[in-house]
Amino acid sequence: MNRDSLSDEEQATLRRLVSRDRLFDVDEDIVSEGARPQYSAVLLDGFAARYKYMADGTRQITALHVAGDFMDLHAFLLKTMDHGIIALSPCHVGFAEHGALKEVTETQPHLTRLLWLDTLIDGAIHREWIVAMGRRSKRAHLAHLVCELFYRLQAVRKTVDFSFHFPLTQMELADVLGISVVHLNKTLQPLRHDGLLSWVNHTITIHDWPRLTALAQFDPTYLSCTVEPR
Amino acid sequence: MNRDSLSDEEQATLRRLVSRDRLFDVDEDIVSEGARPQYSAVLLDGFAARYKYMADGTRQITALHVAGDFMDLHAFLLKTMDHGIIALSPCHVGFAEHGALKEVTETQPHLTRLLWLDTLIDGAIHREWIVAMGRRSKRAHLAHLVCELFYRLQAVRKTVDFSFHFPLTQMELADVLGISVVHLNKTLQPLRHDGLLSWVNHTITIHDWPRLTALAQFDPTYLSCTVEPR
DNA sequence: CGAATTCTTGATACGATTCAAGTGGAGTGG
DNA sequence: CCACTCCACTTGAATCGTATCAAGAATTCG
Repeated sequence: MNRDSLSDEEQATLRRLVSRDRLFDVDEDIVSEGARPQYSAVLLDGFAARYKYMADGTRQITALHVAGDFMDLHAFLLKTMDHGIIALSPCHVGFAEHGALKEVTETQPHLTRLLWLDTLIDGAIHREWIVAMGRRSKRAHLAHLVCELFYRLQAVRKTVDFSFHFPLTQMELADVLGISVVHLNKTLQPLRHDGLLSWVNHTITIHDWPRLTALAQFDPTYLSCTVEPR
Repeated sequence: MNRDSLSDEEQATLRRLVSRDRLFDVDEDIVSEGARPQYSAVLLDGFAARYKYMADGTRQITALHVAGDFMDLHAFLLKTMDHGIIALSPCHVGFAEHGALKEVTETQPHLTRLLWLDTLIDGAIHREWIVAMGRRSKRAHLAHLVCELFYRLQAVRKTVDFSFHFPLTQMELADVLGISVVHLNKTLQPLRHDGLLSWVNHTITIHDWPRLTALAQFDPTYLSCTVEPR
């Protein structure tokens, strides 16, 4: 939440909004598909994913969340979860009551716009993923995702130089790209062999940012990282 | 905008919000990529699409809009358009000044939540498209899109029995699904031959709704068509 | 009516899935 | 500490899906 300047007062309000918190284990559901939660979940630390299962048991991950993401602010107005949220690493999650959120929308327009903005950025990321799935090669799609994650993690100070912790398995990453594990692996190899990145020990290190962004045609505009008055 | 009950007063406010309107020809840009508009566009009538071009000239359509859709409410808070919006048919478009929108967020919380909800539904549709692109067969993806459009058009009374006007070319539809025109055509044929639907004269008619929804695994929950208190 | 799109179909080449088998590392219990 | 198991990763081969190229038919538009 560093896309706009917040008064101390507003920051305090945000913190007060999160009235409960809990730790989740890997693979634990943070919110289940079909649920009608009374609170919205903020990811305080860890990696989580939104996903949907198909009738044949395959899964598509529709979003990845990192520390600082308000994961299901959506449920505040959408009421019924049309997808689930799962912990991809041990996760520290905070919860904000929908009643408290409603209170904010009644009394704090500036903060409301900021929360709204947060969901809009989610939407922008979704659109970029659609583009990647439809019109990028699998290699470029993978490169693009790495660029995006690096950018987002850097914003919350979860990077060290050009590397970051990345707890997903290749199977989970395949579910993000919408391809099979086997093909994901074969897509990944050239990126390693060409020296664009390495991925060992649950850590991704980018070795050639210029070539990686060029391959991915990465343009960070959609992440709205510049501060603008709302 | 029929997902919540609106007071007469609020309906009037909404109408007053749209201070200008304009007609657009087919293929005309309603909003251009990279623009920083001072107003948001509502589609009063017609079909429009959000799109993004790749460096190699291919295009991905990330959203389809029908009458009643608030197309780029996003720009109100996102400021810079990371994609363009094009008219796929002659379009009647209304414009709401960002200043007036800000005014609404300052004074009318209930209306604000309704506008926010509108963008959240957009996001839910995006997620469903990601699932369709990643884990559905192309045939199921196409079927799913037809189901979705039928549902959305029915909500704004643009259907007649099981048919609706559909002005897109096959090339444009291919850009929605992220496949080539040739393949779209070959994907379409079985749906016709199996008697699920017909598509002639810019009109799609669904002949077998049960089998079409079954093929698509269509579950309309994500469209949030039920009225809920906000 | 003619010209230009759009749609349709076939052939070929490349991309991606599936099935199958093997490697390697982390954790467990004797 | 070692053998064992489990799981994630890697690789190869066969099969199926999708793109590209090309050409002809149908439709729309001026």
